[in-house]
Amino acid sequence: MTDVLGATTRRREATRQKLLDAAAQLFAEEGLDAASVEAICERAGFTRGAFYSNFETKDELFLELCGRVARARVAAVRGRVAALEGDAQFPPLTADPLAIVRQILEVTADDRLGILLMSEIRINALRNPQLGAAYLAQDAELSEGVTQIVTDVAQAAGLKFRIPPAEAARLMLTVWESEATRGVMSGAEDAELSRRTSEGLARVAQLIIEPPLA
Amino acid sequence: MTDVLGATTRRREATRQKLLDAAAQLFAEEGLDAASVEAICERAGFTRGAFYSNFETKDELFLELCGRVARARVAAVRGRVAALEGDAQFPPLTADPLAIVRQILEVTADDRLGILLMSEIRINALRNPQLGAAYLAQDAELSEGVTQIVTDVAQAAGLKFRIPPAEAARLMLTVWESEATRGVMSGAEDAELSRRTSEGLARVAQLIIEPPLA
DNA sequence: GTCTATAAGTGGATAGAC
DNA sequence: GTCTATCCACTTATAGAC
Repeated sequence: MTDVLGATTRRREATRQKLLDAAAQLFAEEGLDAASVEAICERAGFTRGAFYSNFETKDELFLELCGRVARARVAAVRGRVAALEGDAQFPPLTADPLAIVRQILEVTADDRLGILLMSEIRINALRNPQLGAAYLAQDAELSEGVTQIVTDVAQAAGLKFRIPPAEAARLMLTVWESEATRGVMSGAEDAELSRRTSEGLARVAQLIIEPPLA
Repeated sequence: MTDVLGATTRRREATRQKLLDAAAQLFAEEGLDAASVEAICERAGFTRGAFYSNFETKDELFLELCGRVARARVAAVRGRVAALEGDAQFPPLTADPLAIVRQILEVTADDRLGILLMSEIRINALRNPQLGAAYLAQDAELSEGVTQIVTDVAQAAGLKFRIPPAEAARLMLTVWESEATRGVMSGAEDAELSRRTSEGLARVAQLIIEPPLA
């Protein structure tokens, strides 16, 4: 007990975080199975001893990582919702009212590695019921957040939708992921990736929004 | 040269097919890495010797499998298109004009294992440029086929779309995959899986089709 | 808390008998 | 064509030194 104030605990948490970050990169690049504990430790700047001092197994680390990623995404969306409802005045609602939805979806994983990590998590969630349930839960929460935003924007801008807001949100999430995936596959740089998802979402928005009786 | 007529060649092809089938199952269940050559051989009823007599490596088998799956999907869609354009008379175009699109999308991978295999192929395509290019090519061909069908149906039923047929087809493919994935994740049986994708596509159809001036 | 060393097991792949 | 036997690289995980 040389440490009364939890300094070692802070160090420990920093080590955990570095290991998690390194693991996230490697899981994205090579997949859960192909990424060895050795490689994770090497990238994080530790040896295996440190790893097994912090995590029981590689699977436990992966579970922890999934949780953190999910919480981060949900928190990002929640933050946007709160900011939106705090402001009486919205950002400019011009020709592209759903621009704000785009920004939200871009918050979390709008780069090559982020997409890959999400895909890796997803396929593991398909095989592992425990992970699957967690995945669906965070997906539902995300969807709910986006629904909230979509509803707010619609009301503020005086837009009418051709489908319920929840379906609209779901559709936007789906299209975003689809475009992002095909973008990564075609070797698009992060900038072009962003452009492609944007255009995809704009098309959906156009389809969803009831045209004004011009 | 005891074989002049290619009987051994046929046997060989049968062996290859069994190995490919067993591998497809295991890749779907456990993923490319986790599925050992040993396990593949065991399920196919051979030993490793037979495997390495037919394939250079596990990766080569996977590539071959990807090709076969892609060709099968494209062929299924092409077959539908041909059948559709051969008939002057369409199947009943009642309340649900895009039911036929549903049937097409269900042709190829409408069960748990099929979805999993597709997902496994997809994530590998995200990491391997060669696979990625092949994946995008088959995806484009598939999309083109569905576009063709959508166009045919629209013309025959006198429907107007709110977006170009190609975008409509893309959207249906995307929504189908999304629903199927979440269905598998929530542990849905094959029957319910089919129901969920159906409903998803019906919603998209409703959104896409220009409502008649009632 | 982190290191080294190592145990115990599994993987892909090859050689040669049948 | 398929089998058995085997090699070797590499993996996870543990034990114990520092």
